Amino acid sequence: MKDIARQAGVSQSAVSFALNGRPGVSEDTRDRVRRVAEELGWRPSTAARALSGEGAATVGFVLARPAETLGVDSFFLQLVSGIQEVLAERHLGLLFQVVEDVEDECDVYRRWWAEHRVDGVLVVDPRTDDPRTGVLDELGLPGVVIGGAPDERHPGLSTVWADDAGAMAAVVDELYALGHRRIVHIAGLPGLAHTERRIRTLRAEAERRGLTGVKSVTTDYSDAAGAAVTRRVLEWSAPPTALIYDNDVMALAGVAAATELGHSVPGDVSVVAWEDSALCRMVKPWLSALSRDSVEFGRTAATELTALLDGGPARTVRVPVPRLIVRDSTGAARGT
Amino acid sequence: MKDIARQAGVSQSAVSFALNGRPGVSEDTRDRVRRVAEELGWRPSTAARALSGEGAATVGFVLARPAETLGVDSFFLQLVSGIQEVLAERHLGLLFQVVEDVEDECDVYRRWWAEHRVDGVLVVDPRTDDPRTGVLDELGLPGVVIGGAPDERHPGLSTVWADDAGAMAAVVDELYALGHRRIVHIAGLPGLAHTERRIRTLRAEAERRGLTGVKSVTTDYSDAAGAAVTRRVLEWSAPPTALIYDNDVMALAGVAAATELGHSVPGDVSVVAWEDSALCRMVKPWLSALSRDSVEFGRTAATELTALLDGGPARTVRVPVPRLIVRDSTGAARGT
DNA sequence: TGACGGAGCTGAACCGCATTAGTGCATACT
DNA sequence: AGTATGCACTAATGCGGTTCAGCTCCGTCA
Repeated sequence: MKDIARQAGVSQSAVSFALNGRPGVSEDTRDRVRRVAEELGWRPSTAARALSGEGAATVGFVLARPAETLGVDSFFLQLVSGIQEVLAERHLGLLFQVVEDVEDECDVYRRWWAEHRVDGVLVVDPRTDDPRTGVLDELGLPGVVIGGAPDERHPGLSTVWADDAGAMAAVVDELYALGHRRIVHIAGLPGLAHTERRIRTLRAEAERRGLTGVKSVTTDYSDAAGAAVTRRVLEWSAPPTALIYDNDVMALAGVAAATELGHSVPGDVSVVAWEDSALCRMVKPWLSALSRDSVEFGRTAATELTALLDGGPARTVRVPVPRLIVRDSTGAARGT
Repeated sequence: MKDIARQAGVSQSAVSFALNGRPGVSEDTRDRVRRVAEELGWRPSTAARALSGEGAATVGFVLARPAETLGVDSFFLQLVSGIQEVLAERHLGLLFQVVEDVEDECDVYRRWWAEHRVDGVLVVDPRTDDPRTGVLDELGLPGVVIGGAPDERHPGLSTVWADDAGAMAAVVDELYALGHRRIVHIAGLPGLAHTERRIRTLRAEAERRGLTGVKSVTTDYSDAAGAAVTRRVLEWSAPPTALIYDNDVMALAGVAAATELGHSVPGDVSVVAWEDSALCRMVKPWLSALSRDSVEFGRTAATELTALLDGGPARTVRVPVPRLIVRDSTGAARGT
């Protein structure tokens, strides 16, 4: 900036005003300064900016998963890709970190805050009784909870959520109409907000219809767990006729396991995957799946965060309900 | 630091010396300062550190892929996870960005450099005639090329690579021993260094054995491409008896396509996937696959980068050759 | 005609740290 | 006793921006 100032024949403050669109310089001077800056290929040092109170121009994203369970999951990359689209426009950086668990995640937030590394964070995989929201509150760090429940409001935290309850109800509707009465839901990690929401909704829907053979089983999202649970439930004396898997990986593993045990899909058992991806069309039969636009989800979350950083109010935003794409893995229940 | 200085009854410089392990303070004072700092929960502001010439304590990672092709790919998350392990230890941040193509990636490097945002970068998916290495050279930005060819050396850039050639040779050995003479390699993106290396090796191996029915076809790594190429080549008058897919996703799609056309795996055609993941054990038959430790790959790359940041020399490091895990998708060629 | 005000610009302080050039004091040496 | 040496520490400076309190010049209005 000193160089620009010299070359444009003005003071450094004038350069600052000119380049930041602040009043205090004539349009004439502003143009001249801009040209010189352009010519010199000037870019503001984020460090210097951050130091003089402008914020770090960076948002944080922590993934709390042990390395091993970072398996085949298209969701996160797509989410991040959507987030990036929005952040890149505003020249905001994305600081990314993988940790083991939410406790570590809280530490990361604390550190980032103390080091002035980020202006805000994106929180994924919200849980019931999540310690992270409290920490963010305490630090006064703006954040957007992705996939959070709309009820647990924290001042300063926005929430972007998908209507899991509505989607689950739709799936049950569909299966019920096909004659299914015994349904098992192979859920994801217990304690995750959306897992619990899906489980609650399934139970409510079952009760509403007086179904007793409906159950949720939590897992760690792994293909191994999906296969194991599938084998177990199919050996019940009254096995389920429909299976709802909380991700595509488990659904695939489940179908393989069921087939191996001699159960045909969808003849003996129908399968629905919660998360549509290329995987669902890579096996026979093609899997019926709940489809949502993860990239758009990311865009929405990032947009909310930028709004928060601009001083906007915390909001709760709902993204479209996941749609059930009916393919070949769902059919009429045996005997109907 | 001012607060610490006051509370410890020393000057701010003494605090700086004490906390950075520099000489100039007594052990006594050092301890006292450390305790006060601990008590106050002090963390150095990265912005201030960066400003006073210490570097940004951050490394950059750019993924140049259009959003759509960020499909089911476990490789990158695992790689990043390994990178993180090493970086987290040293309290280095990872600035992550997704862009459309390498040109944009170069721009990102330029911007990061000008903004003093990163101290070094990790470059993935190196290409033949890659513009990025030139840009990094020009900027003097330390970098590690992940998966690069060992021959294209650039001063200041380290390279971490897997021996694709050796792995390809091993695969051909295995298939040849099983009696396969017509082999098609469904490769990844043309222009990627490792794609070209695999193609070259396959051609060389074929020539060495006098095989004429050996061919590589490049794709965009998508399941759709994998399926399409599979269908096309299986309809040749002399169809291949073995298929090598450059990733697991295409292999899966390929098996599905082949089965659909009435070709049994491995009866009519053997299949090898380049990249082992849970996917390979989620279909019947289980896929034979080349397995490598992507997490370790990431660790190695990050370690090289930290060495570079510490002022070490640029090096070329080889990670272990991918191992061929023989499962059920490979068998004797028909008629042998 | 002189007080007033605003537009356009400058100088200096400041953000939080690292670093360098001193400063004061005790100890070792001649 | 006088001087060189070393140690523990302080004061001052700079990194690259932003910001705020002036300052000057010029037009306006009573």
